[in-house]
Amino acid sequence: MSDTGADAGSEAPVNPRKRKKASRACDYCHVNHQPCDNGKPRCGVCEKHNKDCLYLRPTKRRGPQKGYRTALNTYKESAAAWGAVLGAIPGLDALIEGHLRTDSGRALLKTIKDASQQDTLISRWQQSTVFKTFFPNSSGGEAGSTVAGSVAGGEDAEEEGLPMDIFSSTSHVLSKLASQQQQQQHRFSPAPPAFDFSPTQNHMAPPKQANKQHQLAREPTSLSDIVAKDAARSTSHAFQTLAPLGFAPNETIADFYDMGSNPETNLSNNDYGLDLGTDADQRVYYELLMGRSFGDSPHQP
DNA sequence: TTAGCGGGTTCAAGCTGGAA
DNA sequence: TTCCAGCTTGAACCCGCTAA
Repeated sequence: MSDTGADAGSEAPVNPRKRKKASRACDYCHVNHQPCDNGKPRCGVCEKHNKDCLYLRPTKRRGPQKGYRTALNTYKESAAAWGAVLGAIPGLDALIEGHLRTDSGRALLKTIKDASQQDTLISRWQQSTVFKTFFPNSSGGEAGSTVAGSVAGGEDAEEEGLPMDIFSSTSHVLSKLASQQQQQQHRFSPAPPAFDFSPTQNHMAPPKQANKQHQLAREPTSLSDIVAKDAARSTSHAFQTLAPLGFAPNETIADFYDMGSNPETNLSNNDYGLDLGTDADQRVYYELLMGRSFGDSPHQP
């Protein structure tokens, strides 16, 4: 308890909230939002409440997902490409803006904010002639990485294989598209079937952001949403989440029963002489810890 | 009075690109 | 190749409210 800052008292830190955190709180402290001092054999909180002080909760790696930077570059360059094109083709801005005021345009605006449809739209953008003109060296998914900074900076364009006059080649493509669109103004629509996404197998609610301040700060880019969605997809096997019980958003019953493979788990078991080696035992432990049942599961004792 | 919990703030961990 | 700074996410935990 001495390093949490709560009882530091005489030290009078400049920022009273600045304290040394436990790198990993025990399960009881985690569930109850209490500061854990990692004391042995029991932390202060567990000692006070006469609880077993264990570390069976699975952890998730921190930091950005792999490929984040690549995706960020792609995003930046795509945005730069839009700026370049709008500046290079007079009237295009007004043309697009006019379309966005139509019913189908408003539908499009809703579509681009729909996380479930963004992947497809991004893919469509990366498959487009415009995109391939801008990023000729790209293979699609990692499009921007091969031309990092070239659109915004302009100096490396030739070295990277971009045509020197990227605006002229692109404007020819876009002009063609624009005239086609003008001709089809009334017919043009996102054509709901074009966004006909089959229901996903992901039954989980969107991950709850632990830090809404961060989320708000990132919203304009929505890039991290894209990356986070990839991560969420990887856990689509989950049918039940422990989030309401204080576990991480993507933690599932399946993860819960996998805790036995966590080295720290085994260490803790040894440390405290508890035998939680079986799924049933772990289940009972957590139900006792949190004072509630997890409901149906294939591991029901 | 105390436990439980939601929301917000703060810090630690990890990825990446660039410099040395 | 190594180190470091910048950036992001995950997690710890503070604060305040509510219910028992």
